[in-house]
Amino acid sequence: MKDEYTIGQLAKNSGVTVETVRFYVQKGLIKQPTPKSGYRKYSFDDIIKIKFIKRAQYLGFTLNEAKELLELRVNNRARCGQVKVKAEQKLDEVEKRIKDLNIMKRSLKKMINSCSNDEKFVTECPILECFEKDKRC
Amino acid sequence: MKDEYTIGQLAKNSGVTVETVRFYVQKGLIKQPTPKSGYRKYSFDDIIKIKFIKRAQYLGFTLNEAKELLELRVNNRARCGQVKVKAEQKLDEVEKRIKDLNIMKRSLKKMINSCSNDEKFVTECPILECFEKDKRC
DNA sequence: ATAAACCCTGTAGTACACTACAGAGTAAAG
DNA sequence: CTTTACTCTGTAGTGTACTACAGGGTTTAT
Repeated sequence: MKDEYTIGQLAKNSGVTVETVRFYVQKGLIKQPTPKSGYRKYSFDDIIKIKFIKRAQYLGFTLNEAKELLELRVNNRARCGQVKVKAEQKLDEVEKRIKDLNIMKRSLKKMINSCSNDEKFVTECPILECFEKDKRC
Repeated sequence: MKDEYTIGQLAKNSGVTVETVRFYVQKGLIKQPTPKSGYRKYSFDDIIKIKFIKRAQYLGFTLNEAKELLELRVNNRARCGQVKVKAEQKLDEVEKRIKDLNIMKRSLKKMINSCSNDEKFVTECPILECFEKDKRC
């Protein structure tokens, strides 16, 4: 577990491209290391950081939100409660989206089932009505 | 329920801005009406369409996907079978999206629960560890 | 009749999250 | 020692979904 990664090694180890690393550096998510030789050397912690960012994005956080979380992580005066509040906000968003998608799913299923006769015209298909009228199909 | 809306009235009635309507027209989601007088007049169906688009977007579909769905709706020469195929594709997408969101939901919930003491410092907060270690907390 | 409010076309700018070079320098392998 | 692979800085382009004008014309209310 060395601590001297070129940008390419960092990229490879954290599962992103070199360009993405540069992008994160530019956005201030990763600190730009000062080059001792010709190339800049990144640390193992930078791998951790990028994986953190990727996971945060997967969990529905934006890059800026990921940056905020990283700053909380780095700033150890921050309290657990602050992180919790952010997570709870995201949970609300996620739950709302799931609810709506389930409505959509039911609508689509109902349409597929009602669409037994392939020769029927679209106007007789119920899905788009469900969509339009905002009703619980 | 008149059928002669100026762009401003259309925008107001469908809950978007005038610029957004123009954007949808430009993108081909709304048909550009030919002006009888000086101003173009939109129909009640355009209100329905914009609400349809907004609902589709809210449910996680892109503008292009919304356009596809609208095209199915509008083209009544399309047969039920064609719509069915698209609906089945969308259903797969919706189910995948729900699955991913449920994973997110579970992760976020476990994170929140593990963060019982708000006064703990971030370094002691398990939320960020969950993030970092890529484990199913 | 005139002023405010609205509409027209067209172009440019914004935010997000990258992605793709160009042109030059550096490091490592054979 | 030369070739290949990698790195550097910097700028520009992509796609999505708007948002903001500029510089006109039109409608409506008073």
